[in-house]
Amino acid sequence: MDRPPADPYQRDCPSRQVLDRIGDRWTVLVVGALSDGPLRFSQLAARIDGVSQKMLTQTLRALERDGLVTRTIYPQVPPRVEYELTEAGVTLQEPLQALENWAKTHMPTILTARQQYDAALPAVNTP
Amino acid sequence: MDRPPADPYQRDCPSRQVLDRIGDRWTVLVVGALSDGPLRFSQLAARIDGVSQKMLTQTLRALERDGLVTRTIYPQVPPRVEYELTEAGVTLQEPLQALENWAKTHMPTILTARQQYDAALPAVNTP
DNA sequence: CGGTATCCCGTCCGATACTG
DNA sequence: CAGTATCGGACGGGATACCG
Repeated sequence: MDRPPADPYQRDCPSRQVLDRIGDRWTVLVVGALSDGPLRFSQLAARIDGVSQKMLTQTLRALERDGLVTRTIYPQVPPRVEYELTEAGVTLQEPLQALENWAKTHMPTILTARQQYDAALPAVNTP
Repeated sequence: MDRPPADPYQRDCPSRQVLDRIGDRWTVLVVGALSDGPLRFSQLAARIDGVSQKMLTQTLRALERDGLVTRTIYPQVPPRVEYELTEAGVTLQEPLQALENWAKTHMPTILTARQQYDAALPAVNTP
């Protein structure tokens, strides 16, 4: 194989860019929300609590650009736009699901660890 | 079970915080770098290309706070500090590995999709 | 060696207003 | 309904300097 090794530990490795995409807050949630089937823009917005219209649009555009989501416009009045995971998007959904499950499973442990860590700190800001 | 459902789609769900931690650029890489065994601070810095001292410290502190990494100081001159994944940290390493593999596998496809998407755009900034 | 403290700039992102 | 455009505050994160 003559392709350069995909080593994310190197600054300029393209897989860094991929990880950066995953890195943003909303990508994981959007992909998760679409895992049950296509949804309209407004349905996504309703399902994902706290996302702004701007961020939802931005995230969806990025996913579309990466070929992970398709955007279908139904020429009606009022317009209807549906988003759906592509084949590649579905494959992403699997590792993300694993991550989400890990988060759900270990969340209590982590929260406890945080409290202990914070409790052991010198009491700053307590005059 | 009387614990509230861990639904990341709700704004105030604690698992959002967990996903946010994963979300930062360096956590994934640090955990990956530690998967082969404990490393010193300088070794981590050398291994992860592009990370600043500040960010490495910050990431390690966050991981330590969450109980995913232990920090061991060997009282010597000059000092030596080693970081190692905890049991919980090792369990995280697994889903992250899956994500990293996904990134490596689908990176070429994504890069191609991006080029096509960008090429299809109206030529902005070309007066 | 392994940090902490400070400065400072870029970007993220929410709020708001407007359009097809 | 599903966006785009613009503004502005918050914050991430790099560079630098200094400490135990």
